[in-house]
Amino acid sequence: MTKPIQAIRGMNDLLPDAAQRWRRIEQQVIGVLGAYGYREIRLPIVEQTELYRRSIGEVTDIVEKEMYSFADRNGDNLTLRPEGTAGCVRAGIENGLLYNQIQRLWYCGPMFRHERPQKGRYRQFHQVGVEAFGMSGPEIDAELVLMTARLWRALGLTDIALEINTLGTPHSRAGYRTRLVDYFESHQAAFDDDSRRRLTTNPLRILDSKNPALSGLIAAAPSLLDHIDDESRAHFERLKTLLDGAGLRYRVNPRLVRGLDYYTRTVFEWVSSQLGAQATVCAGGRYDGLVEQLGGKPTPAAGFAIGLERLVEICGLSQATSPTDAPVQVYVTMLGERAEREGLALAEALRDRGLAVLCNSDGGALKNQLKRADRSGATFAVLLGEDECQNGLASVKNLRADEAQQQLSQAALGAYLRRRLGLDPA
RNA sequence: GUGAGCGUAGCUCAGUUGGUUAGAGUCCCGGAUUGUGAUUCCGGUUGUCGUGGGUUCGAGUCCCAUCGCUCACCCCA
Repeated sequence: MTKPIQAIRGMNDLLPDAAQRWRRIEQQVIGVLGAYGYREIRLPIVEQTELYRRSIGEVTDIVEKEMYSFADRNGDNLTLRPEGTAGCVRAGIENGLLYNQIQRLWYCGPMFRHERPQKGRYRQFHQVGVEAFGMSGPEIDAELVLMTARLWRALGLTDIALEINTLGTPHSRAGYRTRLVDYFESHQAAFDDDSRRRLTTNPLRILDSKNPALSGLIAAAPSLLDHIDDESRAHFERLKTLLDGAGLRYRVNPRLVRGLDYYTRTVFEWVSSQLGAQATVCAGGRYDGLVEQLGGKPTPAAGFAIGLERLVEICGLSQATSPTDAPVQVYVTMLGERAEREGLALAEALRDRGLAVLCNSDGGALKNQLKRADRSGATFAVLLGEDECQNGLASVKNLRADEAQQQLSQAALGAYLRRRLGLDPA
């Protein structure tokens, strides 16, 4: 045997049982999005590298070391999308969807980041992304959050909690950042290497550190909420009022910081305790500056992304049993050359009548063919041998109930099976 | 990129202080029924013990390297 080729690390196959569970969950998600008037948009998986450099931020981990980038044959620098928002905004600008318009959009598909795989984190992973353009008020922020809450209810999820925060405007955040760096620099001795590095790259993330040695220092740090501008504070207060009014429970987490540079004002995150270290199932927020930053007219925007691997993981834990795909209804066994020839035609005729039919293939003793019929999940087996063929008949055996085997004309077979399967009235 | 744990049949796993020809269940195939499944009985194939070195009379077992998987750090959906 030659050496088999393996899948790329962190890129997983979804086998039929898993694919079925995924599709079921995706359909639930899409159903809820549709109920809020969101429409699907399909976007390329590859974009110019520059798009991500300009949107996600030059100094983020994603851009610095996680992107799958390569030179196209003509020398263009392309990248497998590490997230969906940038591409969606690019498409919106390019196709005139955002100019003086309100848009509610969603998309679904694979994203790529070169990280070390672990539970809930893969190099090819899948997101459902939702973006709302042209609305600057907190009502749309609330709508996005309420929509996700409805989705969790639809999926029967209970172990999932909402955290919200506001980042203010880029200007007020920059001021806070300076204050924070000043504060931390005076206490640098206690820092671990990671936090020391973050001091220059992303100081706000130090607030999120898991190092218990820093918890006292972090608790005493200046708070972002004390430094944001009045308009952002009013926006945030109004959002909380709207969520309260809708009866939604949440926790204000002043240390909640998104990793991508384009977020402004509202950010939120849904977390579950069932996912290990990668607890975030869904996260998003407002990004009022991004459209302009990518060459469009200034346009307020907000959105979120759901990590499908993580969502499927916690759905699997809450749904004890997962129903299977609709099984085939009829299995056709065939003995002999003539039966094999006529059986294929007979199966086609049954499918013409709307039946799901599995045809035996590669011969085998009748005993084996019936074994396969049983395993296929079919309700009825149709037996075709020399005897049946010579008389234009077919034998029908019920595989799920103890009843006498029938023999009837091939012409009457379709109607009989439809009636017995409950597709036509008796 | 860093660290830890784990790699034995298609799948789930056993394998003693290093000891003969590496085991069980499941799955698959054949038979008990010249054409009748899911139960039962009988028989059969499961394999470069992840890979490559080393120690030893002898390595699935000990050591080193390497690859892969898993979890965590980091990062994030």
